[in-house]
Amino acid sequence: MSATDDFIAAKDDFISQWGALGTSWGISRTMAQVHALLMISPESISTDQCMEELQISRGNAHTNLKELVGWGLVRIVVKKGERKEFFEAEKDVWKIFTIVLRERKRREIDPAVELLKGCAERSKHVKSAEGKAFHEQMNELQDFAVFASAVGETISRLKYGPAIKYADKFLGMLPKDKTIG
Amino acid sequence: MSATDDFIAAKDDFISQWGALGTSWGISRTMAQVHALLMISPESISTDQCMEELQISRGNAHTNLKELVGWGLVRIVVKKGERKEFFEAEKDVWKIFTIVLRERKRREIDPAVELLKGCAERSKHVKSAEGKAFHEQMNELQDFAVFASAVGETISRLKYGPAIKYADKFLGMLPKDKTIG
DNA sequence: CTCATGTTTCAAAAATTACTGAAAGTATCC
DNA sequence: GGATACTTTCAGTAATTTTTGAAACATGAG
Repeated sequence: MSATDDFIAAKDDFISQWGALGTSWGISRTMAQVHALLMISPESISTDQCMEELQISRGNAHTNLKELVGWGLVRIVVKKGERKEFFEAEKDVWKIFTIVLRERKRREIDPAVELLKGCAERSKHVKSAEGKAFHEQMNELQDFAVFASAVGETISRLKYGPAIKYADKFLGMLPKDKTIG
Repeated sequence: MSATDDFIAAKDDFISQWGALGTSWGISRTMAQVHALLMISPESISTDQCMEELQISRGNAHTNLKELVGWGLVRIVVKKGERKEFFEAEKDVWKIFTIVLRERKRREIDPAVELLKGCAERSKHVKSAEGKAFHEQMNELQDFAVFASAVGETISRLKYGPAIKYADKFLGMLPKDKTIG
């Protein structure tokens, strides 16, 4: 088997397995596959190419491409002389990470903070032992969620360089000698 | 409306909305609700109490309680004189966080590292420009995933105190004057 | 051993989520 | 304007995930 065959197999594997992983990240299989396809495409691709490569319908391709644009993980590119839209993915790994981090914070942490705040507030004046325990637990969860949200926010604003420096300095770790971002 | 009414409403709200949030965290609504219920229960509860409070079937209650035990978020308690099992949740917020962090790393990052490693390996000897770009991208993603995995691992081993100290020192933030964990 | 109490499993049903394909909508060109 | 090229929406369908309820399985007491 040639190196090229291996490469083609690896490419297909990457797309299909990245899709499978997507489901454990809370996004749909197809959205993750579209993202995978775009991340490894040297050229920007059209909706039709996306449909073709992944064997999916136009509606599906369209929805997922636009959702990725909504996340900020994919940009629309207009080519001169062409009427259709082309799409290209953000390829910088640190940027991808910060985008995903910010989005997950927004979807997963911020609503929890709101909920906890409300629950803490409404149990503030309760006298029973059970009530006090509830209020206390809501406060602890809220404090943590607020803290996590702030940490996420700060990290997501960091450039790759400073981030890696912090990680190295305080956790004593660095990915070999490589530049990641 | 009395403080007690507010408290009851807040409790119900917490359980139902924590459940809804659960779906955006990649766990089922019911598992999150069971977790919510246990987190705010001063006493350990039985499968039957769980079924009763959440109005769910025995199979469902059982499966989710055991899954939470599997995560390490819930412990089985045996009461003397009682034949049935009771369940109680870990209430320490930092411990909950480290458990969830470790589990998510295991499910969401580690499999990605494996995939990326394989794809990088199989595209190592490819000569084409497209192939080199693919190989390069796999390497960058892999380096980042390995790095993230290591950071997650390190944080999950930290006690609350040191963690908060790091966060404070390097990101300049602390949740007011509170102890969280 | 047998009954009573509790736990576990699992096939079928229900609920949720994702996908298709075609029709409607927009924009550009001639 | 009309024709063409492309984008967007969405009702219906398909796939997946979750839940039920009942049967099978355990365990301890008498």
